[in-house]
Amino acid sequence: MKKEINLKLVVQPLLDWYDDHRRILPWREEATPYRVWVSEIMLQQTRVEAVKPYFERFVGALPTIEHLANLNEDALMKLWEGLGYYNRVRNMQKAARVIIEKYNGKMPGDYKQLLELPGIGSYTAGAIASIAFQIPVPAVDGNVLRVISRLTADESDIMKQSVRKDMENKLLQVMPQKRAGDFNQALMELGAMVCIPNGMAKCEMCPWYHYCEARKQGIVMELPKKQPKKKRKIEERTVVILQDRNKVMIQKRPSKGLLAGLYEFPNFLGSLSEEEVLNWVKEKGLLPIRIQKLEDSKHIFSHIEWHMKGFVVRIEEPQDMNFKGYLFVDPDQTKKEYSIPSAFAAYTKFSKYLF
DNA sequence: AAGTCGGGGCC
DNA sequence: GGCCCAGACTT
Repeated sequence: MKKEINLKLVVQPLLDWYDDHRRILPWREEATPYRVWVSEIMLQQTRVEAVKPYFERFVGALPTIEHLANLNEDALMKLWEGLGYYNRVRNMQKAARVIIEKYNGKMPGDYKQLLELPGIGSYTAGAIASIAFQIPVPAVDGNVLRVISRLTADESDIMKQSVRKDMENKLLQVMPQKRAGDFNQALMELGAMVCIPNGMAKCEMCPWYHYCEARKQGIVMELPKKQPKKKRKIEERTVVILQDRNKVMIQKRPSKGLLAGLYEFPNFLGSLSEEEVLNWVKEKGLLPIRIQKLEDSKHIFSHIEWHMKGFVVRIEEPQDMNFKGYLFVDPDQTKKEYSIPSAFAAYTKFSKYLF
């Protein structure tokens, strides 16, 4: 049963707890607008521990917004390789170019202007505004939704945008004017470390132990409520590692859709036979020497599953390397220059040394 | 409001 | 095997 709680009462206990328990994070100790921005984009649907190494490498390679705006696509995707949700970094570069053009290269310190930039929604705009510019606006992410719905024993479906709006409005009323960024980070820190997303909530460690309505009602683990999601669709695919003496064939994926703009080994929808693969190779005007079956593998995306079978095909050195849309590359070069998604990890290792 | 978009860690 | 993660964008 939902209960109206005076949120003003819980602000200071949370800030005090945060002062004692906050983690040292690279973007937290040096909270420049650019670093906060990069971290917030990386942290979308991604855990802190996964982000850390990417963050250091990214801001090291691209220390300013201008560096980001000017980087070529392949190098940009290479910096993001393995982090997922690749449109995040494409949008970030679009935004960087807008910032150069429109804001003279400086991140705008205004919630509404931030919100207009590509890839920055209500959460990220609030996070940047409050953390980097000390503007008292909320930043409601999954942690905040969970923590507050438990605090108030609110059984509303947190996936509904009206619920999120409501929470933003209520938090706006109680934002501490001098510590907005800390307050937002404290809410998230509580969600990440105490009122955790999977697993038992550590209520005995919680600064809101005596306030939490869900704990009083014994329904902590029932919250937050969420509509059950539908199951993923399964796709059979056949992956071909096509190699000559020292090079392997890759291709660039389309600029839109799944894994947009990344590189991949040739692959086909459905389960192809050895003959079908060899026919495809010959149609390309290439001469196969050997073919060998590789292990099956599976990769799970958010809304789809690839069930893959693989072949490695050794061919004669091609006379003409100009195949439309295909590249023959040294596997080591691939490692340095071409971003290949984790979905192909099971087969990447066979791009070298097999025969 | 529902679907698209990654990858990985934890239970 | 299913959960969710410092969500945003498109349809």
